[in-house]
Amino acid sequence: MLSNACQYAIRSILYLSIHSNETKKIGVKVIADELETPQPFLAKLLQQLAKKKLVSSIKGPHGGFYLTKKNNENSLWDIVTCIDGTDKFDNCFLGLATCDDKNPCPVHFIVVPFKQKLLNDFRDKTIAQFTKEITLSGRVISLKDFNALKD
Amino acid sequence: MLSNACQYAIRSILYLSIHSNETKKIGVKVIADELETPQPFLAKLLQQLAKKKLVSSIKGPHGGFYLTKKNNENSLWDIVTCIDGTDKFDNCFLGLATCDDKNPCPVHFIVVPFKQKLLNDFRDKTIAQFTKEITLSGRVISLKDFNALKD
DNA sequence: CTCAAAACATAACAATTGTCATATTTTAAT
DNA sequence: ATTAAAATATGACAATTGTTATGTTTTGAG
Repeated sequence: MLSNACQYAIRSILYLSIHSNETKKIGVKVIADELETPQPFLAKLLQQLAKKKLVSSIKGPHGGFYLTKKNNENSLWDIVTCIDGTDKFDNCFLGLATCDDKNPCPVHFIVVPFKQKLLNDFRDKTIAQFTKEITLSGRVISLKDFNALKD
Repeated sequence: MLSNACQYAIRSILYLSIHSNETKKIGVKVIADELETPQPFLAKLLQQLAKKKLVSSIKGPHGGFYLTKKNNENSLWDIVTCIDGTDKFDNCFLGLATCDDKNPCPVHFIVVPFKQKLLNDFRDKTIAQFTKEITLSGRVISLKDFNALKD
C-alpha cells in the first residue's frame, strides 16, 4: 500500500517526535539503527522531508535531525504526500479514469468509504497526537520497541 | 494498492463473466481492445489465470477465453491471490513484522478494520454476484462502458 | 584556524514490475 | 492433410523503486 520509503519516513518522523526536540538532535545513524532501516536510504528520505520542512536539521558536529513544535503539527498525510504522492489514494481501485459516485466501478462502493476514513484520519490527526497515543498506550514503531515491551 | 496487473486481471474476468460462456469464447485481442489494456501483457495475465483455473480457454480457431459456471463462483480475492499475492493485505501498514492487536503500530486500529472489511467483501462475494450487480446497476469496467452510458 | 562530525547532493547499481516481441503448440475449418 | 486462428511459452527491454557508494558543504569544538 505505502511504499517502503513512505513507511520508513513515517516511522522515523514518529521516532523523532518521541525522542528529539530543538535542543536534542539525532543523527541518521542512530535513527536507522533504532528503526532497523537501511541507513543511506533513510538519509535520503530525511533530506526530502527536510526540504519540505517536515523535519528540521542542523549540520555539523552535534547536528542531526529533530522536530520542532511546528513540525509536530503536521499530519501523516503530509508525509505520504511528500514521499509517495497521492495518486494511490485518489485513483480508482481498478485503475479506471472515469470512476466516481455517478459512474462507479464494481468495487467503488466497497472501497471508497474505507479510503475516505483512512484519509481523514491521516489528514486530521497531527504527529503530536499520534505521539501522545504512542507513549500513553504503548504503540510499537520498531522491533526494539517490541522487545522492550516484552521485558 | 493493487498492481496494474491485478487491476487488468480483475477487469478482464468481470468482462468475461458478462460477455462469455461455454459456447461463446473471446480472444485476447477483443478483450484488450474493449478494456483498453496492453494486449501482450493481458495475454500473459490470462495465461496465469488459466493455469490457476480462474478462467477457461480453448486454443485454435474460434478458441478464446471464457468463464464457466464454476469459474464464476470464484471471488475477487482468488484473483488478487493469483496475481499479486496477499502480502500487501496481510502485512502491517507501516511494514512492521511484529504488529498485531496486542502490539499495534500507531495506525493499526485505523487500518485494520478497513482491511478486514475489504478482505471480507473480496473473499465472500462471487464473480457472479459482482456481475449481477454490474448489469443491474450499470457499473463501469472500461472507458467504453462509460461512453456507452452517456449515450 | 584547523579538524572532524554531521547533513546534503549526486550518481551508480539492483530488483521488481510493466511492456513488448518472437516463436511454438493446439485445433477447427477447408 | 493443410492451413490459419487462436492460446501458450519464453525472453528481451524499459521504467520504477529500492539500495548503496562517493563526494561536498556546513559548522561546532579544540
